[in-house]
Amino acid sequence: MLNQPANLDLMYQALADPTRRAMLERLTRGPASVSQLAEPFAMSLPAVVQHLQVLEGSGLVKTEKIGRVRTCTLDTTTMQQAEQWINDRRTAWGKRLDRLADFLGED
Amino acid sequence: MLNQPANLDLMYQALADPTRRAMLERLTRGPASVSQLAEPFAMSLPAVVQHLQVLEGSGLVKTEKIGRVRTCTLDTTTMQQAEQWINDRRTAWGKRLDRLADFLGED
DNA sequence: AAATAACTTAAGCATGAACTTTACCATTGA
DNA sequence: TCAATGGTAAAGTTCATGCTTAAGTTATTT
Repeated sequence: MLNQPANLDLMYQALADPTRRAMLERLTRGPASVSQLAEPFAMSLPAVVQHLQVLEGSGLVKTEKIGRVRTCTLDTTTMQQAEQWINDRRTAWGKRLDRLADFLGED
Repeated sequence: MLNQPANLDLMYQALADPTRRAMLERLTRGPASVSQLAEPFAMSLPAVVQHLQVLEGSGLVKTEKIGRVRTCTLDTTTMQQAEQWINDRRTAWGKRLDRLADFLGED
């Protein structure tokens, strides 16, 4: 039920790279193999796989290897945790501003 | 109206460090000076200021120096952008799963 | 005016991140 | 069976990150 702070590190770290965000974006349109994921990028396959490992390590992506092909899919429950953390802080600060506004008697 | 991808890099990068998230958390309880922000951490002041610069560079925090004291506050509009990006991807994938469920005739 | 408080600047260092190339397995299809 | 496909492993390079210490620079206070 609690946030695992270590996981938040990994999640936001994973989201900080534009290549990885593009890979996530691709996966919102459905599962993909490693080569399919790699195709849009001007980068070696091992580099793409390293990004993929970061995404998997953060829990944002799940993969499964069948035969010689590894298939990648989004894990939205982890995304939701990252989103939730921001939302909690943002709204906590929002409420504080509301209380301040009340105190100042604005409307 | 569009996402600035460069800013997302900086935002998520800023959120990836536990010290910086703790600083944000502190700021949800109201503005703070640099020394006040630094107080909970077993770290030199310059180190804290460097974290602060990352937060400011990402737009998550605004600061203003008055006299010799610099006061820091949250900027929630930027937080909302980070949150929005995740939400968009997560729900896009969610809808895809829904369509798949429809196709499979589940209920 | 001198001391202190609140930062700021600069430099250096150790670690990690984002690639690369090369070589190496496993499947699978001809 | 043997070549091609899809991915994995290892090692090296370069640049960024997260600190440190030491030495300023401005406000305030006394």
